[in-house]
Amino acid sequence: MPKPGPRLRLVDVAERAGVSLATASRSLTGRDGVSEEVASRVRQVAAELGYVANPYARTLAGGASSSVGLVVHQVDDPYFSEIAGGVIQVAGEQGLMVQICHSGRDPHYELRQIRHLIAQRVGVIIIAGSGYNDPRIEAETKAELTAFQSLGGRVAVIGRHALGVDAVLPDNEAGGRALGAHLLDLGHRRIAVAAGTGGLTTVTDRMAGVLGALRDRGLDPAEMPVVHTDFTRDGGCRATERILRDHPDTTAIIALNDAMAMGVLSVLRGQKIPVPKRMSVVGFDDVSVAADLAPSLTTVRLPMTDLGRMALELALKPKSARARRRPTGHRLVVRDSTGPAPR
Amino acid sequence: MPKPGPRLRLVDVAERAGVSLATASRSLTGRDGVSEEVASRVRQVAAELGYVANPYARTLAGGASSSVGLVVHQVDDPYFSEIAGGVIQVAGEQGLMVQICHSGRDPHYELRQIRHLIAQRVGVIIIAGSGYNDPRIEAETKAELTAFQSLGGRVAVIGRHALGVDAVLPDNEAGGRALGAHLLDLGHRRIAVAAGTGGLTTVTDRMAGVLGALRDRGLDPAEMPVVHTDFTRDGGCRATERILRDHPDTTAIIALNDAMAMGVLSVLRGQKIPVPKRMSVVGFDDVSVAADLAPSLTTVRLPMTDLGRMALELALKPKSARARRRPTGHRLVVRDSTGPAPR
DNA sequence: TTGAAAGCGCTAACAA
DNA sequence: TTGTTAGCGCTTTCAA
Repeated sequence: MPKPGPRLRLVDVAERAGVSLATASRSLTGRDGVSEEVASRVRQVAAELGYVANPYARTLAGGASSSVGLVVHQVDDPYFSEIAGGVIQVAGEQGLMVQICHSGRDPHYELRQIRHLIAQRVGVIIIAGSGYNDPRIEAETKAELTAFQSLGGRVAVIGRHALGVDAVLPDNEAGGRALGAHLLDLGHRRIAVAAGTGGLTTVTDRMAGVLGALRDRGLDPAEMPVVHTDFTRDGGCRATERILRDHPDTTAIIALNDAMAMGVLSVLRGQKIPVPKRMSVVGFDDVSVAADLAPSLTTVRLPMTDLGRMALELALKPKSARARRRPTGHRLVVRDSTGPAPR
Repeated sequence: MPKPGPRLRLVDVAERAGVSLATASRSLTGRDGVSEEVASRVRQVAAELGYVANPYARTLAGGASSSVGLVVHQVDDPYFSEIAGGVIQVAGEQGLMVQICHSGRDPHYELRQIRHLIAQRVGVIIIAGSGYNDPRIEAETKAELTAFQSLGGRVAVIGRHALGVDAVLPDNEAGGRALGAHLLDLGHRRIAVAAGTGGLTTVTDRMAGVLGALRDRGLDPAEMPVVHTDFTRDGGCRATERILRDHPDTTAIIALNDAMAMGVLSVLRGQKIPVPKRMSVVGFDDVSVAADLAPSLTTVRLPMTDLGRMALELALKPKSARARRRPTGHRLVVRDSTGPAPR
């Protein structure tokens, strides 16, 4: 890897403005102890020269780290790319850089990435995406983040609750409940669930909502088939095949995210099973393509871009004594993939 | 923003290993001048202690910058998120961090982002996304990148040819030609184009291919309606409305990317115009949802993830005397959105 | 092959 | 309000 070249330094600016290094530094960092008159002259000179501080020197000297580490399961999954978009927007407004990395839905790999970000001395860490139902790994992650925070780092997470840090919490349970209620209202009684991997808390939470909806109507949740596969389009395909094979009389499939729902629709299309005439399908998230699928997908809308924005905004606020929680709303969006139960 | 906290330093490792700072540094950076015996002992100790070098200190001291700057138009556009996925994959394999930023399809803003990345002392810059048909801004960008390279920085671009740097070049023109030929083969003669903003070279190149296909058959390109709108889903909607209004006898619409094609399909669906029975539609890129649209989209497949991978791999190679060019193939993927011209 | 010491460009005590 | 100066943790001459 290349070396950085010689560039404009703060001394150059200071000299040109006829002040000391310290005064120049104070002027540009907006610290007080400088007369506004001098400060603005320095800023002026810096701007003219096109000076930009060397972040490495600045950080090393004990200044602020100006980068944000963002951990997503996979950036080319629309759910995460929309969140990333929100984070990058806010970062851009604040002049911060965003360092992005993948966790690949592997808790150990995720922990490694987090450690790497900390070693890289980012100032803020945002973790997007489901937590894991494994208390040991969550505890390890929590310990790492706590240590990071105690050294002055800031953390916010999206959709995880077990980490003891500021969190933006999409309403997974209520969303699941809304989905279940919607199908029950349409008269469906033989509903199957294409669920993601059992190890993900998002799956658990959404599932809890669905089960709650059944209980609300006095139905027995135990009778509902739940198929656990990957929390991806491909997982949706495989789950659907299993559902069609083992429970051929199913009239509605709940996919616990839109990616899975796309897999569900794809298999149904392949098997020429009409949606929603013979089978209703719902998803969760409302990624931007959900409206363009055929049939367009009934789903629960989560404001992903805002989730990303809120998370970074939360992390950038002065630290509070205890972890803040920002619940986010959800909205059932009824489209063409759901209809009355057949017969 | 927080300060970095006290952490393990190289001196600690050196002390623990019973060597000097210099030797420890040499051992860990793999530089020679150390006996293999000592070096491996130092590495061992570092590993035990979980030591990770402070990148700020390392870079400041004239070492290598280990981060990659990635500029995309918009990360929540599937085309770019897939490219980003590829870049992040390779970066992960090499232990590099990826700093991502948006250009928002604005050449001036893009240039600002590039300058910011350079100021941040990234070692590598990858620019994804169309160039601009404005020679002045391209020249400015080129100058900036050239200066960056002459200071040891590495650059690679995806889908831009005017920058004089290593480039991965998707076959836009041949892809456009394939699309045109496909529709002509199906008997379409009244074809309209939903093109992106005229200022983008990608639009120009794909358009050139389409026009070439017409000329190949001895048809007059001048007769084909071309509507320029934003290179997005929304632009596709607006273009379609204009096409339907001004050229109601059109039998096929070529959208110059899949995002626009999704807008096209959406408007046609809204107006109950059957696809492909009454109107054929094609896109370009083959983003992963293209196969899940209804009808599934005929398009030109570009290997986006590979584009991202190749770009970073190219940038990481030792610099060559002149700019390298890696053309990438394309493949027409015929799905359900195209059919014979009506009557 | 190893070590001592001089910076890299900046911030933050401390002094004036 | 301003300036002087001592580091931040590392790499890299230069000497040994």
